[in-house]
Amino acid sequence: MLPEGVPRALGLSDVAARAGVSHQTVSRVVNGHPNVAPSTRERVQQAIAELGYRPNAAARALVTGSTRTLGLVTSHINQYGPAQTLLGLEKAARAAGYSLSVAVLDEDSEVAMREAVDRFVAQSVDAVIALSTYGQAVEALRRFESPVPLIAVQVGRDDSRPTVWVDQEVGGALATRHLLELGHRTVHHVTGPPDSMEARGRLLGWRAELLAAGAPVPEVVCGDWWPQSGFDAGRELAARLLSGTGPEVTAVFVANDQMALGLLNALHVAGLSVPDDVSVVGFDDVPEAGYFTPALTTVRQDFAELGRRGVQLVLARLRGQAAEAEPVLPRLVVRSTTGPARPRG
Amino acid sequence: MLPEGVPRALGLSDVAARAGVSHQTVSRVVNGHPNVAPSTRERVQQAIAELGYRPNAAARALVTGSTRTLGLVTSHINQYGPAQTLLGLEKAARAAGYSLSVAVLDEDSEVAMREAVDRFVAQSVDAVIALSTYGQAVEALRRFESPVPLIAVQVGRDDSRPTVWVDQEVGGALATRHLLELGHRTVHHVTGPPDSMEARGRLLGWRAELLAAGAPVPEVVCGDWWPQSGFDAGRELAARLLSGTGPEVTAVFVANDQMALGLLNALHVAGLSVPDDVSVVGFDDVPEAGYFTPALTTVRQDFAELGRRGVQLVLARLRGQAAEAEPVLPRLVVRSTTGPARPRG
DNA sequence: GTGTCGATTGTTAGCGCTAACAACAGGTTG
DNA sequence: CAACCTGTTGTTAGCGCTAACAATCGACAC
Repeated sequence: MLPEGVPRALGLSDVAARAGVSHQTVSRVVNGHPNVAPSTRERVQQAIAELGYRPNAAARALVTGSTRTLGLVTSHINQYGPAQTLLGLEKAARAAGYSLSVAVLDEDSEVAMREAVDRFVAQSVDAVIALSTYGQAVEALRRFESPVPLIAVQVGRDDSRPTVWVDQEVGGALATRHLLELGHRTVHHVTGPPDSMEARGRLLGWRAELLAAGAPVPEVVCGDWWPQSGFDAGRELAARLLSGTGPEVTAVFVANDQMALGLLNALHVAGLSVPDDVSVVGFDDVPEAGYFTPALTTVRQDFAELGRRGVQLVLARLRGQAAEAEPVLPRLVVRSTTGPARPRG
Repeated sequence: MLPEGVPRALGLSDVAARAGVSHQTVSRVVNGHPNVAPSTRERVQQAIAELGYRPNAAARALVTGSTRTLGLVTSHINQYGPAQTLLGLEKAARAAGYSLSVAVLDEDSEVAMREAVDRFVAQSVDAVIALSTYGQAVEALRRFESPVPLIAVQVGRDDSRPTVWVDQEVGGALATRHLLELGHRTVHHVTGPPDSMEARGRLLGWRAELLAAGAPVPEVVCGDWWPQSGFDAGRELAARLLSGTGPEVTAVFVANDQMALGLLNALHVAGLSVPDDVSVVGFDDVPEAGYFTPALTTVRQDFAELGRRGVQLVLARLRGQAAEAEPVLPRLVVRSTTGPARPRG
């Protein structure tokens, strides 16, 4: 599209010469300043169009100190939740005229987190958004002194730093209450990895709800988000059920959908029927969830909304406003893996 | 960590003053130029460390014309393949000292693609990597005249533009041959969406292999990557099998793992056993694939490698080398959904 | 001792842009 | 008619950095 051969970038002054004005007037037009005579403005705009002028972001950044770029620090971007949140963030950022630079943590350590933030600072991003929910990286955030605004997405509430988060406890409670209301005496729980903030939140919500209902709190089975661990958990719970150890296993709340998939398979292999013998609730509502057999009842997290709110919070922060972030609330999606409690024949 | 209150950025001259040299000498140290006396270098480095100096990327970009940033245009980043490739790209870019800016296409149209590239050009990225495999966006790439190097990842071979791609045809052939070698008379195929380049490649490989083996080429069933379409395809194929229409259905090559999941469920519901009645091969090798019941035989794509090669190609291009890209070869991963053909009782 | 070379350092001039101020119209107002 | 606006434009300076060139110094050869 551009003239071949000499694709040299042209500047304000080229446009100025063409339009017969000073470079500053062109700058004013480009930035939409008032106090430019309509006729002049038009002439300049035409020159811009004819020349195909594009302002140089680096020069602008140098003088304004703002790159209109947001840095996103993340890990596990290959998982559904973070990927979906990235989508929401990028879209919202773009809508606000910002672009998104991404750094992926090699490991969830404080050092890695610090390096990533440092790199962004050197890049002069306007703000850094941290999307990570694991172990030390989260801890690091709390202590971080950053020369640019640093906001966290998707960790638990944190009073030391602006935060956007999905209320995992509400989600855990939602799943648990749903099962209790169906008449189950108690609800078993397959957790996520212990260093995940989300896993902890869901666990807390589950336990609180059981306690509130006066239901026994069974021992949890630990998973790691992956289907295999869900499968293992399913075998474990099936064994408990068939042997009659501990509270009766008629309802299971699994901390994410992938593990629920594994668990479903394990129950099937064990000859147990869902939801007739055991009811199952997952978490996330991944796109596949509705197509599991049976279709999975789960708790939906609105990741896109999370991304949107994250950008909102950043922008407010950049404008100097002290925006308070409401948590995003998860929502129960009832499908076919949950049903009324039935005494086992 | 930085001094509170006045987090003003400090520059080359601050360091220069502290070390008792000129700003240029500091610049030389920072950029690792030779011809700096060891003692001076050390003094400067100490000053840098003490002051916590960080070079200003914008100023550097202004004068060098390079931002050391790569732009990634993509869509469907919430799917496993693209997300995984993003991971590989980011890591390789970072290792080479580049950072990655991401733009997500709202739709796979030429206009959207052009806008995204334009935004990157305005941002003065050093190069743009297009990671998209759908319809018009791909077509757009072929015709694109861009003022910065533009390379494509994960579309088919394209002689008009540097390209990194997984050889989908080889993958399709691999899956098909595996099934034929197990003694199946022919192999049925569930495709991806018709506007996907990958889907087309897999289809081509499948057909070529059947023709080469002199096997009948059954009518394909169209899917759209999602599990539901795999489920529908499974029902369709089960019906064909049970009614005896067309070539015998004993082996199915499904164009991705998610659809294979749906198909597996449908076959199960229809009372068919995998692999005894029907063998199934997927594509991608998503992390869950090994935990399906039965564990899915599939074709693995090395997305991380794809990302790495993408960056390699870009860097070669930026150095003015005309690097030729070998395709990344997919690999068959045999698990439990495939077995020898057995005449149905 | 003088010339020459190389290694080291400093000086200068921008990169393309915006902010601050200066300049100058034309229309007020007293 | 001078003083004073207000709207429009141009001029100047400088953001922080690197590249090109200039300057300095000691070493070495003749």
